[in-house]
Amino acid sequence: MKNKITLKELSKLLNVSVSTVSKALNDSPEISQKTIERVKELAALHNYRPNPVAVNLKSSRSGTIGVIVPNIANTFFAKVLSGIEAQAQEVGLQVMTYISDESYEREVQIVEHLTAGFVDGVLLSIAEESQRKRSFDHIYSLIDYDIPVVLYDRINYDMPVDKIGVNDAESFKKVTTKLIKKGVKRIGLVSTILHLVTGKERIRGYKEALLPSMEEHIAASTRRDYLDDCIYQVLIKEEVEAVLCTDFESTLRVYRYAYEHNIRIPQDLKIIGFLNDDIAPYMTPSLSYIEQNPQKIGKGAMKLLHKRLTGEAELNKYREKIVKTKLIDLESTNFEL
Amino acid sequence: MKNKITLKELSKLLNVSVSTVSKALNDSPEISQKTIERVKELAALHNYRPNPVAVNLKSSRSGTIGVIVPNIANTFFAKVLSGIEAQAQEVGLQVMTYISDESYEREVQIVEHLTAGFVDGVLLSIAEESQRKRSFDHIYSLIDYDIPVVLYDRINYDMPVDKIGVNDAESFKKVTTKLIKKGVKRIGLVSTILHLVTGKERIRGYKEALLPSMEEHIAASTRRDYLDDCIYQVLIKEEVEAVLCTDFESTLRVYRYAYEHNIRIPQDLKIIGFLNDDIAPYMTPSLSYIEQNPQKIGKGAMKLLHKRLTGEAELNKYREKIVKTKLIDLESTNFEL
DNA sequence: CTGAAAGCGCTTACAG
DNA sequence: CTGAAAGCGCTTACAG
Repeated sequence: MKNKITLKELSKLLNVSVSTVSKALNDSPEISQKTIERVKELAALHNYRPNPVAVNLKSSRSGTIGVIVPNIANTFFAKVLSGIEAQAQEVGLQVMTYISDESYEREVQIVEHLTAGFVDGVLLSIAEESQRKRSFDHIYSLIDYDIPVVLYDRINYDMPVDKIGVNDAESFKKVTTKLIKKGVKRIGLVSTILHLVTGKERIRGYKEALLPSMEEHIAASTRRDYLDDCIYQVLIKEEVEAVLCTDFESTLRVYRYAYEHNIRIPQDLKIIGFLNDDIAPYMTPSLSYIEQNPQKIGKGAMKLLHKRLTGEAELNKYREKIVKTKLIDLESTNFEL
Repeated sequence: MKNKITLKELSKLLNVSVSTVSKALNDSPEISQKTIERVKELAALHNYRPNPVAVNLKSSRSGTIGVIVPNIANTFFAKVLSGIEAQAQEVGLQVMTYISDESYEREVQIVEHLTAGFVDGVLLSIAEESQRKRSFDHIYSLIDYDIPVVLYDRINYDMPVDKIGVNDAESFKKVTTKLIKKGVKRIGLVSTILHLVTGKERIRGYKEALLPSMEEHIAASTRRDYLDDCIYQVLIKEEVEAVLCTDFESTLRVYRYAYEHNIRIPQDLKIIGFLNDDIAPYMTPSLSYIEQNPQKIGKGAMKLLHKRLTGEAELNKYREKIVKTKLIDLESTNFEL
């Protein structure tokens, strides 16, 4: 039952004024070396640490940033968060976590709350529903309140804020091209995130890579039951030889489908997904995937925000950082064979 | 570029004192209805919200709780966090997230930091390394500082704090018994978390359920390469007919092993795992699993802490809540056939 | 080199 | 019913 000691109490014990103690602890040149030592010694003895709330009130900063995560059960976002936390830790900032659960309404609530002054800056990945509705007014309200915002992963390109994402289009373009070079003629794509920027971009990359002679084979839906029909159409009717999956769910659906219909991977069907290294290598067969480096995205986002907060970043000029992906070739394609 | 309006500014505009404004906004009975209305109207007009930092300083509370997560990339913990966040939201508390990455040193750092007064209470799941070392002094230091602690999932039973977990032992005991009743003779267990309380408890449950005539078949290791040898021993040499997996990794390892060695699931080998509903049903074949309800654990943990903070909880008497698990029977056992 | 005073934005006992 | 004053725990310009 230690009682936290305050500056005032320290000053009494030392028979000096509160101001002297405060300055001494902050190594002010105004204070004699002797006093500084005396003060610091006693402070250490009592394990004094300034009350962060009081410090914040003076500085009119909260020392805290808010992170809005659309869906924390998605390992990608969990890892981004861990990158953010690690980097925040490095620069001495606290992280408050808010989960929008992909809901527009919840996202609005959170933003509304944040504008009351809980945080100095916000890291945001836009909820699915907000993207579908194209409702972004609440995000602009953060900007109105002069709260720096960094968008991560799900980026709205028009907003006057810093952004960090992945080269979605390019990575799907590359991998499609690779399949074509390997002689694959009918390449399909499956997606459950067609309304997200990231999904759209990935689809765009795929389309751009297809040769004029090739047809698009796209199975895309957010509805589970309907998606299976689409998959049937693409895998069975249109007989694709390879399929790109834009996300976790579509990958698992395709695997299931192949399993249930005795489609052999990779002999009958090659699969490439956007997944994380903690699942893809363990699937049966192991999945070839595009690695996104979520930790790096998190760290990068935090770095961008920190530069804003410290004033290092140029005003009215916003950075757009891209974290490069990498194709990991495993059993579901087996290119190297 | 809105400037946040303060009480003082409001009071000037209204030609009343700061105290009157404050009281009016808080519906003090000291203030006349007329004034209250006048004040509230202007406050609403200017979208006034009290500076949370200032309020905290007065109340000497931070309105914030700290959550320490051992590994956020583990969906279980991610979902626990989402339950915590949802419940905190409900009672108007902020959540600061810290990730220990299973490291003792990091956990000590975090706790040290938290004792400076950033939070009113702490939700903690103990890092793997701390458990292995049995080093818990840092946790007791939170208690010394009068910061209420609630342990979740990974529980140290001796500590004088509230706890919430899962009926680990019982659930493995039950499922083992069920296998025995179905006529399975040789039942094995695979684990990569034998040094965690949760792992130990699950193993205990398994052992307790085995009949005197039955042998234990345990493959347990944290080392990947070595684990495969153990799995070989149990699956091939000792020819178990069913295997319980205590965690995500061991489940995936066993699936991989079966896949690589043409062991058919469930015909040759039945598998039951501790996993989440976002993966187990999509595996090929789908995995029978013990559902832990992580959201509920998170909410429960937050509720316990909230009761401490509000003083509803009895002093020196600590609750130990258990969230019940449920066996979900899918293709990897196919009991119902 | 040290200290008294003001102030960050609130709340609340007390006086009128 | 309203307001002046003190105070939460700090920091910092200013005086001495």
